Amino acid sequence: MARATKSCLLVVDDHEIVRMGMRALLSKEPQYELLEASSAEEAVNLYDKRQPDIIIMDLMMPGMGGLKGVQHLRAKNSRLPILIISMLDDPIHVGHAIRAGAHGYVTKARAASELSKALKALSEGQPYFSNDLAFVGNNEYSDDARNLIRELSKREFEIFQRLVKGVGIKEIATDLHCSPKTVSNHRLNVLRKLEVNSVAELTRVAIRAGLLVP
Amino acid sequence: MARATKSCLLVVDDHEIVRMGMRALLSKEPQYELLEASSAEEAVNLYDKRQPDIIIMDLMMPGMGGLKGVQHLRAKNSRLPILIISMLDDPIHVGHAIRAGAHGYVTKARAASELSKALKALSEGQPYFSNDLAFVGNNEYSDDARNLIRELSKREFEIFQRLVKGVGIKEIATDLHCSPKTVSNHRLNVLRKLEVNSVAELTRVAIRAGLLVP
DNA sequence: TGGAAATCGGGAAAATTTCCTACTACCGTT
DNA sequence: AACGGTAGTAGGAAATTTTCCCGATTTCCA
Repeated sequence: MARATKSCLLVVDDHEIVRMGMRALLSKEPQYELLEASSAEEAVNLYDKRQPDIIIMDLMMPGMGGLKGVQHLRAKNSRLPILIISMLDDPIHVGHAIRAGAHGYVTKARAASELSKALKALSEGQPYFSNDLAFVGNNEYSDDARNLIRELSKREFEIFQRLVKGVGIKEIATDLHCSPKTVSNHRLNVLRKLEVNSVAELTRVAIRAGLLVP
Repeated sequence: MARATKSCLLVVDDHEIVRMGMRALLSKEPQYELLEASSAEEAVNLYDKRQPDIIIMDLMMPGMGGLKGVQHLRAKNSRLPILIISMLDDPIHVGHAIRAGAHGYVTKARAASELSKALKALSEGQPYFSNDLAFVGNNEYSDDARNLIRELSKREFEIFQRLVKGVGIKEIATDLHCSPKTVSNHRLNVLRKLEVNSVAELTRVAIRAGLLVP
C-alpha cells in the first residue's frame, strides 16, 4: 500500500559518489522523493524553490560548509528536519551540528544500516543519533532518559525541547500558537512524566538523551 | 636534544611521601626542575623568591589550605599555571578549585599516569582535568564555562550550585539562612555573569565546566 | 584606613507555577 | 453510531518566583 503523500528529501553532499549511494539506499523506500545538491549554497536555493520535507546534509563541504547551511535553513524554517551525515563521530562536531540546529546525526559508517530509521524519526519530529556516537546511547543513563522521553506526547515533546533550551513560557506560547496557560500545564506534565521537579533537572535529562549538547 | 630552557615546577603538598612520589615521577622528565613546599604559605613565599613556572598544589593541607593558596598565587600572577592534585574527585571540590583559579585538576589516583600530560597541557596554557573526572571536558566550551564561573562571588557560586541541581528558591534560602529575595537577587546576578537567560542554560554551563554530571 | 566589592533584603509590578476543572477533537472499538 | 480513552486546549485562583529598583551593612585588601 503506497502512502498518499510522498516526502521530499534533499540530499546535500559534494561527493557524487555519496549521493549515488544515497540514491541506491533510498530506492527501496518509495515514499521518498529525492532532490540533490552538491553544496550548502545550492541546497539553500533549492530549498526556496522546492520546499523539501527533510534535509540530509554533509558537514564537510567547500563553500559555506554544512554547519552554515544548517543555520541558514534553520533560520528559514524552525521546524524543518535536518539530518547530518558525516565522516566525523566526535562529540565536538556532533555538538556543533546540534547547536546549528540539526535534529539528527548519522555517521557515514552507519548510514547504510540506520538511515531509514533516522529518516523515520526525523519525519515524526523526533531526534535521531546513530549509535556509534560515543556520547549518546552508550551509557545506562541515556537509555533511561530516552525511555522517559518516549512517554511524552507530540505536544509535550515540543514544549520539552524549548524548555531545555531556555525558552520562556510566553515565547513558547507564541511559537506554538497557544496560551501561556497551556504551555504551563504541559510543562508540568513534562516534569512529571520525566520524573523531575525543575527545568535544571529536565535539562540534564535532555542532555543524557542526546537531545541537547552540554 | 635537550631543551634550551628548563621549566621550574613547585610541588606543594604537606605529605613528604607524596612529594617523594612526585620526584620519582618527574625524574624521567629532565625538562622540569623541581621545587617543593609543604604548605600553601611556604609555597607563596617560595613563589616570590623563585618565580616557578608551574604550581602543583594539594587541596587538603593544614594552614591556609590549597584553595586559599591558589587564590593568593593567582592574585600574584593571573597566568600562572596551577594544577591541583587531590584525593577528592567530586564535582564540588573540582568546582571550588576552578573558582579559586586552578587551570587543571588531577586525582592522586591518576597522577602517575596523567601528570605528564597535565603538565604539558598546563605549560601550553591549556586546561587539564584528569579523565577519571568522567564529567569534565577539556574542550573549548568547558574552558569558556570555567572562565565565566570564576567571575562569580563565593555566595553567588553557592547559589549557582544549588540552582543547577534544581533546588528551589525557598529551599536555597532556608539552606543558606537568608531571605528568598536575596537568593532571587543573587540568582539574577549569576545569570548575568554567566551570560545566560535561564536556569536551563545555566545548567549546561555547569555541566560543561564539570560541576555537574549530565 | 578608605574605597571597592560582596552581601543582604525591602517594595512593587509582572510573570510563572501549581492545582483545579472542563470543553473539544480525534481515534479505534464494539 | 454510540463509547471510552487520550491529547490538546485553557480559565480561575492562590502561591511563588522573577525582575528591577533601591539602600544598608559588612568584608576585604591595597
